[in-house]
Order: sequence, then structure tokens, then C-alpha cells
Amino acid sequence: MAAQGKQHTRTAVTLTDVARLAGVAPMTVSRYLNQPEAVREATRLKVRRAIEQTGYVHNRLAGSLKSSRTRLVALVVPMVTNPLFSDTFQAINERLAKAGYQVLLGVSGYQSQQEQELLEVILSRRPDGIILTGTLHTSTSRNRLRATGIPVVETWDLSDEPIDMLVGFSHERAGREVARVLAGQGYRRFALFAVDDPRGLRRAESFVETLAEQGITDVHRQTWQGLPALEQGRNGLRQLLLENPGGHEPWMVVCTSDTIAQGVLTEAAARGLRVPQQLAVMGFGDMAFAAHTFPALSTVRIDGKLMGDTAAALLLERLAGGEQAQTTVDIGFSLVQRDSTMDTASER
Amino acid sequence: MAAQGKQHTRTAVTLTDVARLAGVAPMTVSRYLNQPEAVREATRLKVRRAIEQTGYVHNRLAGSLKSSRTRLVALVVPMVTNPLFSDTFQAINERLAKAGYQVLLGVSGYQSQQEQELLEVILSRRPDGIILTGTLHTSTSRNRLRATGIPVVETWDLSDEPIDMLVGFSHERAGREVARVLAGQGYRRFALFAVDDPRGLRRAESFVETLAEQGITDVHRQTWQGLPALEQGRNGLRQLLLENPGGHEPWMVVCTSDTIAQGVLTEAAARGLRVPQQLAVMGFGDMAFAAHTFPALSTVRIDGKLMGDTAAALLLERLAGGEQAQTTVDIGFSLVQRDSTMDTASER
DNA sequence: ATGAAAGCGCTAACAT
DNA sequence: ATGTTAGCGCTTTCAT
Repeated sequence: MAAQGKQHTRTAVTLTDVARLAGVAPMTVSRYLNQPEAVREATRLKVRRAIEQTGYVHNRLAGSLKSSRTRLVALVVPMVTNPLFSDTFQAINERLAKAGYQVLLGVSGYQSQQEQELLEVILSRRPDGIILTGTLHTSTSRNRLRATGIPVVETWDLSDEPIDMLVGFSHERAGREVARVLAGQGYRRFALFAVDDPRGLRRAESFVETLAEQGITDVHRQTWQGLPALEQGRNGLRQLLLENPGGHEPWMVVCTSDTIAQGVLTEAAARGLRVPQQLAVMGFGDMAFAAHTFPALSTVRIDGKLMGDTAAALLLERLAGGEQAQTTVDIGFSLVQRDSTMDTASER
Repeated sequence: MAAQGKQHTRTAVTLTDVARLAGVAPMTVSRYLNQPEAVREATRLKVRRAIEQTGYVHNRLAGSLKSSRTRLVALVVPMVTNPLFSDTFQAINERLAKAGYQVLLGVSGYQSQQEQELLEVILSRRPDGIILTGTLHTSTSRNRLRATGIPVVETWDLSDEPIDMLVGFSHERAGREVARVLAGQGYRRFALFAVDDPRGLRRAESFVETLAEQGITDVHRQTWQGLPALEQGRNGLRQLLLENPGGHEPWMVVCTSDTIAQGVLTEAAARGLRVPQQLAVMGFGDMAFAAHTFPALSTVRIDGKLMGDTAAALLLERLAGGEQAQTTVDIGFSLVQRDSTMDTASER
């Protein structure tokens, strides 16, 4: 109800008004705002009083126009609702905010359709840097970014041709490692539950290929569209057991997301299946709940917070203008064996 | 590695350059960018070509300075990592993006300490509107916002003194309703698992008070700091049973978050407790997984997406300048009874 | 440590 | 439908 009629009173107060009231030049007020240590204490006091009296709000629009520094960093995520990226997102924002930067959000979705548009919108704000989740899809977009010369950090993936800086890990290697370890533990009957996000699918492909190299070619496979969900894991297991009623060999269900895996565990509990004896489950992400499911979920640990911290740090380093030791960081991953898989499947 | 040395080539190309190349006035290029339908098709073509040739990137900084419209909306959330708000967040961004606005992110944390600073930083960007999650804590902040006259939407709560627009529901009523219904179903032995977020605590208080009115005063209570987590629910139930070994009456565990409730269900499964016969559980939020836990989780449904859509719609309406039918919307909540509680507790 | 001059790149307002 | 003029509110640069 407030301000209802008021046509945005807006801050008619400008820096010049403050300067006049304080009896100094506008430039002095600007210095007070941007590098207060360059202003004498007595002057600072006068300016501070004038600002308080007038209720002045600094206008970075004008400053940025002149200085061509916006202190804005665009952060592009596929989807706000995917908790996999939350830690990275949070870490990036925290670190940037501490350094005096704000985050401009861009949601790209998993389609590359409106990607170009999103990019134009972002560039039109003249951010000092851009942090991408994953890799931009179209080469047009990538070239456009390169052409602008804006510092870019790609995250959550590796690439042979990074646009600029890069912090991630190899999805291929992750998929391979999971296959290698589980096959090595004696598992023979595999199911793969995946959602159709591009990186998850790459892990899945590399997982299946590696199994094939070990002579395991008959992998039961289910894929869903959209975000990973508990429901998918439940339905998936139901379907799996329906289609494969017999067999003594335990299933090893590998999921491209902890959330799906949690669903598999849930359905197993609902059916009274013993995990890992009758059914083993592997997730991906090591999200907060993974260590506390029943039984505790084996998974691939990705340090999302570290990834965010590193991405922000790389960008800030670049913006600070110093020499950069490295511009590509592989933060790796690690397999976490908990109780939903057995160290030695043959011991069952 | 790209752009490593290049001192931000930046887009030296300005609108004026484009205009010159296209053989039109700068204003015509501006029109092409902002209201293309006001430019003749033939002219549009010339301009489009010139833009492509030069690789021009529109600079909204300059435009915003002149027009005092930034097409920027600041969105303040307590924490990126709290999935409770994700749907709202996503819906807001989607709707605003569709209308040509971008989201500037502000993370307030749950402390009111740096709130004032965050607000100054936000205001210095001259957003056209601000969407807040919950209520700003300090009255200084609220007054400052009112004084600027910027359209503000508060979400996820109701208030007697909204700063401006408001979309939410009553946490007091939610807590009361849960107590009323569960007591009505015959439950007598209650536990309350909560995290210390301000709104959750208000639901909890009102829940406890209402139980007291019904003569139930002995509520087992546990509270945790930080974000809701599965682990809390598991530990909580363990602790509860440890401290209360005896009794035949089943526990009714009410949680301020679905995530905690999921933990309780998990611990129950791990202990072989029958839910809801020996132990009943109630969550909050109706997050995606709630309908698919085992057993399915009874909870309080909050339509986060609707809240986000409504908040964005109210703001856009205001920005469009039309008359507003209402500026306060109570989106309500609803109790969802699933299998983790019984319709009639006495039937157990 | 402070000030004066100039202009960043657009768009509002008015003219044609 | 298009053009002209003026200036948004700062900060850069150069002086003092």
C-alpha cells in the first residue's frame, strides 16, 4: 500500500547535491564512496553527515558507465531448482559478495534454444565476468563470448577448448571409475537409472562402455526427462523388477543422481528388499542426505562448494589483474563406499 | 587461456557506430533495439546488418542512466541452498525473464547483521523492483525501502505492516491447523522437531500453544541450527526414543520441514518401527519427494511456484503502471494427509 | 588532499 | 517514420 500512488519518488538526490551540502567538490564525495582512505577524516565527516541528511543512495549505473566496471558477475545455471548446483551457487555468491561484486542471475534451461538471447541480455549489462554451469551449447555463443573478451569461468565440466577459465571434473572418468570399481567388486547384473541432462548422460555412456569392455553388455537402462526425482527411482525399481522377475544375482542399480538413488532405496525398503544383499545402489553427487539414508548411500562425491570457491577465486584473481598461475582446475571426484554397496559383492 | 592478455577488448562499438554504418540516426538504432515495430522494415534490415557486421552489443547501462529504468529486479533470499524456496525462486525468474527483466541476486542469510549493507548495494543498482523472501528484520531497512518508493514484494509470510506488496501465508495459522487436526485425530504424545529459522519457529510456537489449549502440554522438543537436514530427523528420533524408552502411546513427530521428516521416516525404517502405527510423522512444505517417501509423508502443502508467479505478476503489474486490484495475496496452505499419519489415530 | 573539466553511451522529448 | 538536442550522474584525467 505504501508508495502506491507516489510515482517512484526516486532518489532525486545526486552526488552533486551531497557535495554542495557538504561544501566540497563532487569528486570528493565520489572518493569518499570509492576510496574513503584517500579523504581526510575531517572531510569524511562532513560528507558522511551530508549523505545521512539527504538520504543519498549511490548510483552505480552512472559510475559504471564512465569507468566501464560494473562489479557485476553473471552466473548462468541450468535450473534454480536443481539442488546439485546449490552449493556451488551459494559459494560463488558468497565469495563474490565479499569482494564487492553482485550476481546477476541467468537461467539457461537444458535446451540451447534461447541461449543466444540469454547471452545478449547478459552482455548488455556489461558484467565484469561470467560464470557458466557446464558448457555453452552453441559455438555461436562460445565465439561471441570469446570475442567480447570478458573473463569467463566454465564450471562442472572439463573441456579441451575452454572459452577461458575452467573448474570442473571429468564426467567420462567418473562414469568409467564407477563401472571399474563395481565390476571389480564382483557385481555382474547392472541397471542404469538416468535423467537426460547432458553431463549425466555422458557419465552414463562412459559407464556402459566400460562395463562392455569388461564383458558386461546387458545393462537394464531407464532414462527420464527433467530434474532427478525420488519418484523416478521408485518407479524405476518397480519396473526393473517387473521386467525381470527371476534371477539370483543381485541387481546393482547405478543412478546419475543421489535423488534417484534415494528413490531406489525407498522402493527397496517398501518391498522389504535387503540392501545391499539383494539389491545394491549407487548414487551421484554425495548430497547432504546421502550419508544418512538407510542404508547409507554409496555415491560419487563432488565438492560443489570447492568448485564454487575456486571458480570465484579464479575470476577475482583475473579481475584483480595479477598473473594467474593456472586457469584450469580439475577438482576431481571420489567414490564413497557406504552401505548400499558391498566392498566385495561375492561376500553376500 | 583466451583473452588472457587482451585487456578486455570490450565493445568499442557503440550505437553511434552502428547508426553511421547503417546510414541512420543513433535514435533509429535505439528504436530498433527497444521498439522495433516503430521502425520500417527496410530500415530494420539496414540496422540489423550493421549490428551483425560490427558485432555490436547493446549497452543497457547507458540507457538505464538516461531512462531511469534498469529492467533489473533484485531478489533477496535467505540462502540459495534451501530447497524450500527453489520453486518460488525459479518461478519468479522465469516470469520476470519472460517480461524482459533480469534478476539481481541478494543473499541475506538468516542474520539481520549485514542486511543494511546488502540493501545499499542493491539500491545502488537502481532495480525497478525488489522481491524479498520473508520480512526484512530491521526497521531501518524497511523504512529505507519505503522511502525510496521502489516497488517491493514480500513473500513467504504475511504482515500487518507490509512495506508494499505481499504474497504469502500465515505461519501461525499453519502451526495451529496442524495441532488442531492431529489432536482431533486422537494423537496425544507429541514431539516437535524444528530448525531455528524465524518462520519455522513461529509455526512451532503456534503449534505448541494450540496443543496446550487442548490440554497437551508435554511436548518433546528438539531444535537445530542452520538448514533442515535428513540427519537431524534421524538423530532426533534416536534421541527421542533414548530419552523415552517406555510408553505404548505412539509418538506423533511434527517437523518444521519435510527434509527433517524424511529423516525421521528413515530412522524409523532403520529401526523397523511401523509407521504410522507405532510412530507418526508430519512434515512441512510438500516438497517433491514428500509424496514418494515410504510411507508417503503427510505434510503441509505450500505452493511455492504459485507464490513466485503471483509475486512476479504483482510486481510486473505495478511496473506496467496499471491499477492494481490487490497488493496483498494470501495463498494459503493445505494439510495433506498421506500414510505417515492416520486418519484416526485411535484406529491403530 | 582536493578540485575542474570533460564525457562515458545511451534515450526522453521534441521536431520534422 | 525518422532526426536533433540535450543530459542522465557519475568517474577519469589532469591540475593545484
